Amino acid sequence: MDKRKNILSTALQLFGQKGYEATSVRDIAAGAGVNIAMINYYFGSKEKLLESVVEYKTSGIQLVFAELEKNPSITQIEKIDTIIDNYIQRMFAGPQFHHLLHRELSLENRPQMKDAIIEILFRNVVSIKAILEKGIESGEFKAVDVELTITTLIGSISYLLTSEGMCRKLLKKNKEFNPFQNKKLKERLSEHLKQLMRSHLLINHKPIK
Amino acid sequence: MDKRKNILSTALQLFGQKGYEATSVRDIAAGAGVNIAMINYYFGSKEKLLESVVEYKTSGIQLVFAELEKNPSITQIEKIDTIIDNYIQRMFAGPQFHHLLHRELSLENRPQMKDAIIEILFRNVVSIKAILEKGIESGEFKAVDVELTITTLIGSISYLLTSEGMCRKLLKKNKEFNPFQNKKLKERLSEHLKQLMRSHLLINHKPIK
DNA sequence: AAAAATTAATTAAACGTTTGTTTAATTTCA
DNA sequence: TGAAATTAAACAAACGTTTAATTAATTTTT
Repeated sequence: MDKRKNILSTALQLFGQKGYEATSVRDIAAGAGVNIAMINYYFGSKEKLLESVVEYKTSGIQLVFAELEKNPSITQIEKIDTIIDNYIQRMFAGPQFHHLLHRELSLENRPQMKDAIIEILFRNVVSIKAILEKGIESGEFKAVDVELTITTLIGSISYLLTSEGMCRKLLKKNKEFNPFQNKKLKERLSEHLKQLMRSHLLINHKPIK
Repeated sequence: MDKRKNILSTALQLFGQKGYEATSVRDIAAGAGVNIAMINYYFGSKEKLLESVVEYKTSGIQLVFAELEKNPSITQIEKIDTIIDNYIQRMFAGPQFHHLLHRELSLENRPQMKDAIIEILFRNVVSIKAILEKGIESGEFKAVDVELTITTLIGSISYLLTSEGMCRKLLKKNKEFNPFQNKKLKERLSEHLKQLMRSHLLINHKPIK
């Protein structure tokens, strides 16, 4: 059962780097150190392997925000802080998977897979939305555009992850700089988004200057 | 010379919808109504066709911000407003091309194409950066994180364009709603980003409530 | 202006590779 | 002994590309 995981993680790596279509089952087999036939033996087909990869990476997570949402002992802006850090942590930890998901979303092949991914990503949206709406209702937040605020939050992180090269160029870093494994960049992004959300959301916000 | 353009626009459409690898030259030929051999006759190869598509769509633009940047008669926040509207207009006008560019950026095939795209996208970044820095220096703006503010700006628009389905689900719209051709959504996004940037950037900002 | 010569555009067919998948035989392990 | 795992080989289909022949358009010559 070890070879199964080998195949899954190799497939994730290659699908993320080169895309689904540009990755051959022979590439995956070679990378995982197994015979080509083993992939169809275990997963049935290349497409089902893709589905298995997505399922493998998404099962068992996503319940992080559920309890946070209902916690009455912290303010809504503090919940937003937590969500920002959690999001950054997760997305930076697996940029390949992030690429894979968003590529499938932007493609018009495999519509059922697209729907499944939307469902997965939307779980987070629901939680954030509830927090924002609660904050607005209680008077802690301004009456902002909830949906587009979520878009800004996720979009900011997402865009930074799009391309290592673009990220390096934007931040004026050299070739040795790996954006996706850099702790300082994550902290910097966290700080930026927290500041941004405070200015954007809080009614009584005194900028530090 | 009319068939050349037919091929180019069909290729753009299909590359954008299905991705480069999943689009066959036969698909393109059929869509453009030409013989398969014409593609290699005109462009040399499938990969050179891709390069031609990118060149075709990017030549002759990109100088919009250059004059804006130096205009001394309007404030920096007004320049940001203009940039927001211009960006939204351009990206919503050609979501397929946007998909194509960002997919190439996230892939590790064709590195030279990746560098070319980074170069193209970076021209806008430079202009926005200059405006932000000028605003900070003059005291109109707070001392925000310039690079990440740009990321937020572009990322917000970009993320909304990722998937029609996700966009519809987020905004609770029905199947007939086409996010990319909806005027009200563009105005709503414009309003959101302008508000966001005012809260984020302006030193003396009085929220409307 | 008509005919001939030359270049460009267009086609159907075939090229060699690579693709995902399957088969049938063999090895491994309980 | 029997089921599961693993293998090398072969499968048809699809891929990007090329060829060689033909038609269309343009230029040159008469």
